[in-house]
Amino acid sequence: MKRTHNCGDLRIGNAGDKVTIMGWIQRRRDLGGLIFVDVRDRSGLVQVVFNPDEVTTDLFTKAEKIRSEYVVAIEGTVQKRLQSNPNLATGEIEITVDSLRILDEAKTPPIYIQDDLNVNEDLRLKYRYLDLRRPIMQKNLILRHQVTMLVRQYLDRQGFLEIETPMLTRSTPEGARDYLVASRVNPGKFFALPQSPQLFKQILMAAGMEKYFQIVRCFRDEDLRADRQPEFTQIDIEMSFVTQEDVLQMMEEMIIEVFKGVGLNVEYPFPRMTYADAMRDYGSDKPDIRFGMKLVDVSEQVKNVGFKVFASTVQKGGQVKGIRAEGCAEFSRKEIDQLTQYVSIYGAKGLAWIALKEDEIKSPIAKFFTEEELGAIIDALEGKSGDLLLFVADSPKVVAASLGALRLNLGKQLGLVKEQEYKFLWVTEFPLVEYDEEMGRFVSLHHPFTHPLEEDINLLDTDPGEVRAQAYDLVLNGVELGGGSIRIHNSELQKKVFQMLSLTEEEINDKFGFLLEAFQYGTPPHGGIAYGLDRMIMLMAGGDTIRDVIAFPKTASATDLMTNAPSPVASDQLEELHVKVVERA
RNA sequence: GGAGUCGUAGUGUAGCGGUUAACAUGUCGGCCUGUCACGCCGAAGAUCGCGGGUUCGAUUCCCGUCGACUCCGCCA
Repeated sequence: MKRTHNCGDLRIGNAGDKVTIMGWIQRRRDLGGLIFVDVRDRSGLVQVVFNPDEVTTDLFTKAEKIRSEYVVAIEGTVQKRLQSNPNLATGEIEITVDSLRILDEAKTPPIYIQDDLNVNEDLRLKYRYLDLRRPIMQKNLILRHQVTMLVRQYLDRQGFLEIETPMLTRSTPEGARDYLVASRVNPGKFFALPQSPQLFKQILMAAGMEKYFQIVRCFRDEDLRADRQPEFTQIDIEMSFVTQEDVLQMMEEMIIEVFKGVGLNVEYPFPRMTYADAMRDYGSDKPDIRFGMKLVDVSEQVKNVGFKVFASTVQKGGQVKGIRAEGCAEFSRKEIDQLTQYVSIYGAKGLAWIALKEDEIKSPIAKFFTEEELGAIIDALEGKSGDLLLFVADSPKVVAASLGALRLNLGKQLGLVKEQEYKFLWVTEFPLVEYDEEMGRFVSLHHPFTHPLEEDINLLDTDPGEVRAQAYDLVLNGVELGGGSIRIHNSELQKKVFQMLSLTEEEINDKFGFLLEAFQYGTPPHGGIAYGLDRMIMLMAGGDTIRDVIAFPKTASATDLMTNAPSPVASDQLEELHVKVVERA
């Protein structure tokens, strides 16, 4: 028996055709004297009918034994149905059976194979092979395949080479925690799984490959989120002899082509926003620009008011910002309490509010302001009757985090974000470094090879925190889709940046010596970008978690419920690796 | 590391200080020749996550623990 057709491809035009299909039993409808079964394969469903007037008794008896998820091969003839089913692509036809072969029987599955599945995710992960039989999951993985194909086609056309880099590599300082692999041959030494192929792709530029890409797994041993897995996939790209503008142009073209290629409508050219503007207006370096509700700084207006919380915050170098929730003046006390609760997660000590009701202004803080002062604040936020104004007074960091999050929360709650709308944004001019209180030194925002903006290079010695970088992120609907930079290719400048990061000569040589040495032999100016493929597919699929676009993802506690990884290993395995497990009290 | 939500037949839920632990669906059996989430009748199916405490009595209240999820920290 040889498969001739996919179930979901059969149409009325196939009527009369002799076909052989193979697939899983989706459902059996046994009417006693007549049996229907739906057969499913990757392409879809088709109805098969066992009619005793047309099939032998043996065959009919066999059909009675069929159960859900049995794997079958069916040879038969396509015929027009008596009544068609408009809900099914193949709904106009059915197959009458000449022969049935049960290729494999199946236990009753613990989860249903259907799209509108309401089941705990741990079961789905344990029985991932069943979960992946669901059409929606197959669709997600097909989409993923299509996207990687489109990316490869685009980059190939532009002259890029797909080059593999090592999975067993060396631990790098800063950045995320590494996954380590013990070396059997080299006692006491460890490989690290790559957090990204960053150094290798730059070396490939030094090596004259000019245009490199890779669709590559990366590993970071940090806590998980709905959009963060310990292993994830990057579309990693690097090119030589380019400026930031060259990179942005080409990458924008690629993204548009890929999104269009899978049938998604994209608005372009992508708008651009500096990091400073993004933080100022949205409290985020990855603003969701599908709606407004920008943060408004009222520090000027409140620096001398009688309301101590506001005035003293500003006087101590903090700031007061507000957002305008349109038409929310009638929020109940309970609703506002919930918002207060929400911003507290981000460190805000309180949430001040002014409700502009039709006939009155309601606010627990209004009494601390003169009418003029109150008017100035309301004007600053362009408050209108019916609005609710919400304020946080704190350090710029806390204000940005809490109000930025509150904005997103309200935007969602008020239905301001349209699903299936794709709004890209380039965020540019990131700071090169930021001061880390804990470490007592500056640390790279992107990575230590990021090139400063030319006009800011003179600030490297005097005011490192103010130096902007030739670094950029691509943001889609408030999600960081990718980021990159133009790299330093001059050893003098690189040394200077390392010094600014307070890295000692020894550390530099130990960690990056090979890169710096490579750069001494003639390195082209170069730069690139890396996209988070999982997030891209998640957004394309309209999902909430990258787990649904990864075939075998891990749980929030970084385990695999199907294989039960990680697991203990035999003591002789550890011994061979010169590793000893220490019980911690 | 921290905060929160959840955990009850295979699955999804309900429930309550004392119940025969309920409903739906699935499963199994019977009936059924045009169904398509087929229908009808019947049956089986529960260590109420685990451990401890309070109580005459705990699935229910409390504490701990384990697991799943969400978020903060973390993620150059």
